[in-house]
Amino acid sequence: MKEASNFFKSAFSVDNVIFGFDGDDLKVLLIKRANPPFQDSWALPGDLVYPNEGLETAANRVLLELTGLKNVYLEQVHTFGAVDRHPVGRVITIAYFSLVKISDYVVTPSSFAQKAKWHSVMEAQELNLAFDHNDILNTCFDTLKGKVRRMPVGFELLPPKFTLTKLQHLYEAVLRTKLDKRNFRKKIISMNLLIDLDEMQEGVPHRPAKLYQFDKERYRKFEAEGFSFELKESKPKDQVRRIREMIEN
Amino acid sequence: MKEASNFFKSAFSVDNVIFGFDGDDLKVLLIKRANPPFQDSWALPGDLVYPNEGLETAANRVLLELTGLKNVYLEQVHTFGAVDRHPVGRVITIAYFSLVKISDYVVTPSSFAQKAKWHSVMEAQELNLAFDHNDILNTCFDTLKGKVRRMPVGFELLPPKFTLTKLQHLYEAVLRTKLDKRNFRKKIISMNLLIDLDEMQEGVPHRPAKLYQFDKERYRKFEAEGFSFELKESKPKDQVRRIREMIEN
DNA sequence: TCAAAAGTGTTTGGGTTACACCCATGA
DNA sequence: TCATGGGTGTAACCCAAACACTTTTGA
Repeated sequence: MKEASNFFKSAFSVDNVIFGFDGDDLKVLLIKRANPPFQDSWALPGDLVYPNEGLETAANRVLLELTGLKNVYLEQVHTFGAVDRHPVGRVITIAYFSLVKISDYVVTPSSFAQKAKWHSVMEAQELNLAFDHNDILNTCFDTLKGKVRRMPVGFELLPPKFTLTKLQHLYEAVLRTKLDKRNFRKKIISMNLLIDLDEMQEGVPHRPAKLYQFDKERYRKFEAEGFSFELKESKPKDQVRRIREMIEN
Repeated sequence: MKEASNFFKSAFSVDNVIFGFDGDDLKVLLIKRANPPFQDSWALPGDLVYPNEGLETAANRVLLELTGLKNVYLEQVHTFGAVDRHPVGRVITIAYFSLVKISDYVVTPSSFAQKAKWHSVMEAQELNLAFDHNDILNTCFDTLKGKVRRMPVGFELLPPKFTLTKLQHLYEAVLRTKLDKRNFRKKIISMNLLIDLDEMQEGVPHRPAKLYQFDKERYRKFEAEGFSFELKESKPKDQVRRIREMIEN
C-alpha cells in the first residue's frame, strides 16, 4: 500500500503566466494547443519538469523557448494539485508569473509549434482556458496586483525609457483603477527611483513628455535596508466612509 | 528521451510549518526523525501525497495525524523542488503553514512514532533541520510576518478569550519588534473586530485585564467589502530618516 | 506596602486626497 | 487654431508616532 513505487507515478509541470504591457493594456501570452487534451484551446505556456531540472529552471526554459527571452522577472506563485486537474494522470503544476517588456518579444521560435498570442488579461479571463488555467491566471493576476502595490516591479513591463504617463497607465491597468495624475507623480518622484534622462519624446502629436529610466542601483540600496514602497490603493474616501457606516450598523 | 515514463518517476510531498503561541513566544512544532535519511534530526512534519489525494487534503491529514486537530488555519506558501533536495529521489515538496491554538494540542497520537516538540521559532531557526527544512521554515515565517500585518490571522493562535496584552505580545513575537501599548490598543480597538466580553481575568497577581473575543462575523463582512487591515511595521521615525539620508548621499 | 501589569489622551508631523488650469507640439 | 496629452501647487484631513502616570489586584 504505502510502497514507494505507488508514489513515484506522478509528474509535475510548470505553467507560466507571462505578463506584458503594450502601453495601454495589460496582456498575457497564451498558446493555442496543437494536441489533445484540450486541442485548440488557449492555454498558458508550460511543460513537464525534467527529472533533473530545478523548478525555476524549468520555468525559465519555457519562457526562453517561447519568447527567446532570458533574465526576465520570474516568481513562483502557487502550486495547483487537484487530483483530476490533468486528464492523463496525476500531474501537479507549479505556477510562475513573469514580467516581460513586450517590445523585446519578437516572434515565436519554431520549437513551439503552437501559435502564441498576446491577449488582454481582461479578455483572457473570459476565455475557457485549458485545464485549470483560468484559476492559475486569476491567482497570478491577483498576486501581481498585490506585488505591484508594494514593490516597484512595474518597471519590468516597460521599455527602458518611458514617460510618467505610461507608468501611470501601467499601474491603472494592473490595479484596474483610475489614479490622480498629480498625486501619482508626486508619489513616484518622491520615491527617488527614477532617473530623469533629460530627453523628450519625439514625433508625438502633442507636447512631448520627459523620458525617465528606472534606477535599479538605488532600488537595490533601498531594498537592502528593508524599505517598503506602498502604493496605496487610492480608495476614494467616501467609499471608505460608506463601508464603515455599513459595518457600524 | 522525452517519453512520459521518464517523467512519472518523481513524487511530491507536503511539509507543514505548524505555528503556535504560548502567550510569550512564537513556536513551531517539529518532529524528531526516527528513520533515515536524517535520522534523529529535527524536521518539519510532512508526508508524501497519496496518488489520489489533493495537496491541501494531504496537508490537513499530516496536521490531523500529528495534532488531532481539524479545521485549522492552513495556507500554501511555496514549493521547493531543488533536484537534490531529497537523497532518495526526486521529491518536490509543497510547503504549508498552519496556525493552531497551542492549548488545543494535547498529545502526539501514536501514528506518528516520532517525538514531536514545540520549539521557539527563534531556536528552531538555529537548528540544523533535515532536508531543506530550514529554508522552508524561514520562508513560512516570513510569509506569516507579512500576513499578520495585513490580515487579522493572529487570532488563530490565541485561545478564544484573550487580553489585549496577550494579543500585543503575539504581534511582537511574530513581527519581532516592540509595539507601543497605547497606539496598539487604539489601532486594534478602532478595527472593530473585538467583542468585549465584560469578563475579567481571575487569579492573576496584578490588576486583572478585560477579556476579548475575535468577532469573526464582522470580519467576514469587512473582508467581503475588500477592506484591508494594515498593521504598520512601526519602524521608528529616526530609523526611517537615517535610511533616507543614507540613500540621498 | 510593594510588585506587576492594566489602562488611558494629547500633541505633532508627514503623507494622502481632492481639485483646475496653462503649456507645447503636430496636424 | 485645434486637438491631444504634458505638466504643475495648495489646502484640508487623517493617521501614525511619541510619550508618562494612575489604577487594581495578590502576595
